[in-house]
Amino acid sequence: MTAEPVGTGLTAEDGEGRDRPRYGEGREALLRAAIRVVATSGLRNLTYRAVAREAGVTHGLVAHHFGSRDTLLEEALRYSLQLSVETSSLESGTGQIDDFARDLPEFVDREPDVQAFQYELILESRRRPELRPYVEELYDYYRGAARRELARLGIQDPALADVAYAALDGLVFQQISVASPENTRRSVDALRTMLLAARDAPPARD
Amino acid sequence: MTAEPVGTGLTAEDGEGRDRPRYGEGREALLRAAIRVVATSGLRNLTYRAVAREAGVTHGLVAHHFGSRDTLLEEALRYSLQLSVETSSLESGTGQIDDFARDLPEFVDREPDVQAFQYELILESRRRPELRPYVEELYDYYRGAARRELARLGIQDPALADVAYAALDGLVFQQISVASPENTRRSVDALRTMLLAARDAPPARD
DNA sequence: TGAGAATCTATCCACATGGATAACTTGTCA
DNA sequence: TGACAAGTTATCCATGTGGATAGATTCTCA
Repeated sequence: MTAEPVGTGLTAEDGEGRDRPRYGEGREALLRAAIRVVATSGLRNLTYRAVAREAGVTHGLVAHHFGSRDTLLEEALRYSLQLSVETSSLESGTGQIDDFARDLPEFVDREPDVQAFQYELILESRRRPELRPYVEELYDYYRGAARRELARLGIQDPALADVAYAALDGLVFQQISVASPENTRRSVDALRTMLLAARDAPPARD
Repeated sequence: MTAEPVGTGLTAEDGEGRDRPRYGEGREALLRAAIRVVATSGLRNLTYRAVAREAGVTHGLVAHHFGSRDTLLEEALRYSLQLSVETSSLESGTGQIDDFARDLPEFVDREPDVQAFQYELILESRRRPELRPYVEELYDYYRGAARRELARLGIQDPALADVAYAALDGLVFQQISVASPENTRRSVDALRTMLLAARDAPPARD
């Protein structure tokens, strides 16, 4: 009866005004709701009322759990960081070049909210110093994942891995805003070509 | 006397509460102020009052020139697009690989506001369809500039140019949030290496 | 069972906001 | 010069906001 298939609540399911979470689940519901609200309506519309509505609770609960809008945002960023690490979308671990970032276009297409939320918060961290440690942690994690994944392909140079990650970062940003998954796929193909060429190239030229 | 050295008003000069622009200059002052306010305080704080204060006028003038906050944002995006095209920071035109994106780190370091503003508005365009045409125009311009610049280096494949641009996009985003210009410089170096390797590589391998 | 703690709701308030309106100032040009 | 238009300011208002407070519900565990 009350057994709906429970996920992160961050995939497409777009109906608004969730049904009320069970006693004790309000806090996490609010964190997930905050990510959704920021992704779909922007930081400007991350209000006590909007996030409470999205979570299916009353807005007093936000104040109770987080005390302030700022703290909610900080906690939501930490939560999204945790989600990213669990998902680990950059590490296939197979050691096959064709698997590098293979599922990225589809992943971003299916779940753009967490990505959009993180981009929003990275920009926000420019003016909110207390967010910076989490943003740095986020980038360290992604960059590390890219380095490990590429090392398995015989690409040891961390500078190359950093560029590859920057390219993926840019591609994902473009995909959530204007570009198609197909476009991302094509570019990731080209990126693999470049990486292989750089790996196998003689030291220098030209 | 009233002859201050006039620039775009978008470089470091951070004092707030500009002195009142001359009669007839209010509109453009507001556009420049909007970019500065969004870059330094976020879309959330782009209010009639904040942008008017930054421009040195009263907030009624915003309503008079733009009618609504949404229109102001749209016009400011168009204005920033025009600034980007005039600056043309991606095309050195020299045909020397070492000049590719050579000044980018320093440029972004010196004038991060326009970049930050554009990233903010690209994200905003996800939920404001009327902004999309301008965002697409912006991306078309940047991508085209990268293609032309790389074609001069003998890299004709547009897919490679698109990846290169995505990498720059990601690097600039990282620089305005957490990374140093020096980090960008290192990565741009590595990007050039990859591009040359791809240009000179035999068709395929592995 | 029942009392204290945690979670949650209902309600209130001072304040900033977007926008409208009317008045005033500066420029234009016949 | 002077009258009309464009630019600009001053002021007002209804609405949504962040947050505080008080009370109700649900859980925990001795």
